[in-house]
Amino acid sequence: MPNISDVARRAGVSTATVSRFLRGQHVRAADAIRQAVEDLAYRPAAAARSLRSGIHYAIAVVVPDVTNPFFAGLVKGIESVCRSGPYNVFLVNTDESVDLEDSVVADIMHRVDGIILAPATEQDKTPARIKQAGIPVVFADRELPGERFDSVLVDNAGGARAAAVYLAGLGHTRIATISGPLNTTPGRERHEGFVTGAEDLGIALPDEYIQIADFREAGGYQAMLRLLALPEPPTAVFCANNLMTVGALKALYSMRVRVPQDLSIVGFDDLDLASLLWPPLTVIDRPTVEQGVLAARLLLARLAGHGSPEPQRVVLSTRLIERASCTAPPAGRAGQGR
Amino acid sequence: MPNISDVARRAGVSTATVSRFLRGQHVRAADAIRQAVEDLAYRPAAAARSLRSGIHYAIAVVVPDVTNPFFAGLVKGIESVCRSGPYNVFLVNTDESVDLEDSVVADIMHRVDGIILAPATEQDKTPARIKQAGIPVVFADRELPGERFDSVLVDNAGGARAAAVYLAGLGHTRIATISGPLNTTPGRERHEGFVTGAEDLGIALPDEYIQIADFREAGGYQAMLRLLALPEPPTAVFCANNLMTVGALKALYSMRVRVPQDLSIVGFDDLDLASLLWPPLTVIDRPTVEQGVLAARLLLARLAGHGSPEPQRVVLSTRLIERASCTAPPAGRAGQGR
DNA sequence: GTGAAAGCGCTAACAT
DNA sequence: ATGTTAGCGCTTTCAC
Repeated sequence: MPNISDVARRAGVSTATVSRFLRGQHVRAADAIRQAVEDLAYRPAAAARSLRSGIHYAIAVVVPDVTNPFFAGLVKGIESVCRSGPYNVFLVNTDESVDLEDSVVADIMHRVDGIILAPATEQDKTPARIKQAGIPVVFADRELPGERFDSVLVDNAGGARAAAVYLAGLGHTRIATISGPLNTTPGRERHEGFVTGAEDLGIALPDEYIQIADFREAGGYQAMLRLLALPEPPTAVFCANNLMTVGALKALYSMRVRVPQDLSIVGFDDLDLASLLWPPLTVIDRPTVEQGVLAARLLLARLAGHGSPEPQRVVLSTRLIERASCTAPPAGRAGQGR
Repeated sequence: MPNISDVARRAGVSTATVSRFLRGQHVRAADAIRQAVEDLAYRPAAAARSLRSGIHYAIAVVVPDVTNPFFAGLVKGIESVCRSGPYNVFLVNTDESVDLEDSVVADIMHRVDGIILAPATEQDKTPARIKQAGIPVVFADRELPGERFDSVLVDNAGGARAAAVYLAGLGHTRIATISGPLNTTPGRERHEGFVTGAEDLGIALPDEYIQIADFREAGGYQAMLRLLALPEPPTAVFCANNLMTVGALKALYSMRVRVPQDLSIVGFDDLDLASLLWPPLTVIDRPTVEQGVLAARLLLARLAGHGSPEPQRVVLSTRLIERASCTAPPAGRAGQGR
């Protein structure tokens, strides 16, 4: 592997001149250097450059689950913005584990110039870490109480409330929720939005209609099974994220429960295949790619020093996509829950 | 940010001793050093370490499309293996672009110790790059002609052939394929496997039944539309990957074509939601997570110097999962294609 | 606009 | 088992 001295020698200049040329400054021997770089297939050693300058030309995107289509969309948005800039984008998966997130972030902190983070939980020690390292961070989708950081969020509470209103409007009173972990921003906000939304309409959710799961498919599956095993099962269920919705649908399918005749279901987060399912799934949708775009812009602005001093907090709104997984409660059961 | 000298001073030892301690060697002042590290919240600067030792403690996984559930599974397998080791896993997306892949790989080559690569095409200059850098690479899913590398593949041809046999066995003769790019390993192998599989059964695919798309959802959608617009549309279609299958299904749905009554469809690659679709989708499945596990093991073995000198080439087999998207051709049309 | 030289933080010889 | 020292490849004063 050639180094900068090899290039300098071949081009008949000093290493300083080569370095300047590489950084885009105007130098007399530009052509000769370009030629030497090409002949030797020279690429600057990233480690040496970082060590000396403190700049890594890379950012990290840390997400709990790359498998989740929502994060895939987020990443897509981030990359579309970063593609044109000088920053490499590294994706890091934490598998919804706080410990893994912590150790992984501690490691990459020294390898990147900024981080876009969707933290595993709200009891996260990670941000303290990052703050100490002094590199900019943008929170995506999830937020931390207390500390103020740049963040791009969605109106979780509003979206969940809309789901409650919609279900109530259809005539349901026996409404259940399969919520995410209450120590995550989306888990807590969607849960509260849905429950208070229902309460405001005079519908109280009994304890057994409140299932707290883990944002994963298996969790949604189990939760739905528990709901179905109840002496008086609900007539409508809200699932707080896409993966749990899939799990719930599988449970329904395996128990031969018909949707929406026997049970109505609304999910938070659209699914690419939602329209192809039977029945087509009614969901609360949000702009995932745009969320990534905005997060990336925020981070890039910080890195460029353009950012305003105070943390920015962007909240995107959701919308209900009505398809066919909800209808009025079954005749024999309507209103029975009151 | 504290450095190793700060720690050494505080613990009353030399930097060399601290360095040894950090690398796990037995030192007398272990307790004092541990304490100093903790007090200062010291973390070694990755750049300095890499520069000096040439080791990055990181590997990169380069894939064409993180959005594709197949790659998500692959990544899951890779991470499960690497979790316990000293290597960070960075995921890099190339958006199915050769140019992007090339520039991205050129960049990360100097930041990681090894690469697991699913190359965008077979005309790739990337491997030459990597070879020059001298770091180990394992090919996943896709392969390059000529050069021999470690690789973990699936029996694309066999799987596609099985699809042809299955469709023919149902009585179809007007069989079409929506294939992927023929300059990618899976694109070419699945295409040839399907076409020759059909030929061996005495069924020739007319040109207009051969649609070459791009492994993306939109491509599958367009291809299916073209097929449906034919004067004599096929009675059965094979889709060479999951994303194109989704696109094709959407096209069918929008044109009100009933599956499988009007048209049978088999996809390559299972979909998490395949069983929930209407009708449940029949597919050629393959072990995606296992593919990642094996690729990671191969790479780790190379990094540890354990690998056998010759490149390993692992080929996993596929299996047909029969659900309900295929049936015999419509009565009025059967055999008409001959 | 250019070159000489120092030094980023760490690890690996080498010596003890 | 430990300390001393050189130097990885680059960028950045500083002097010209």
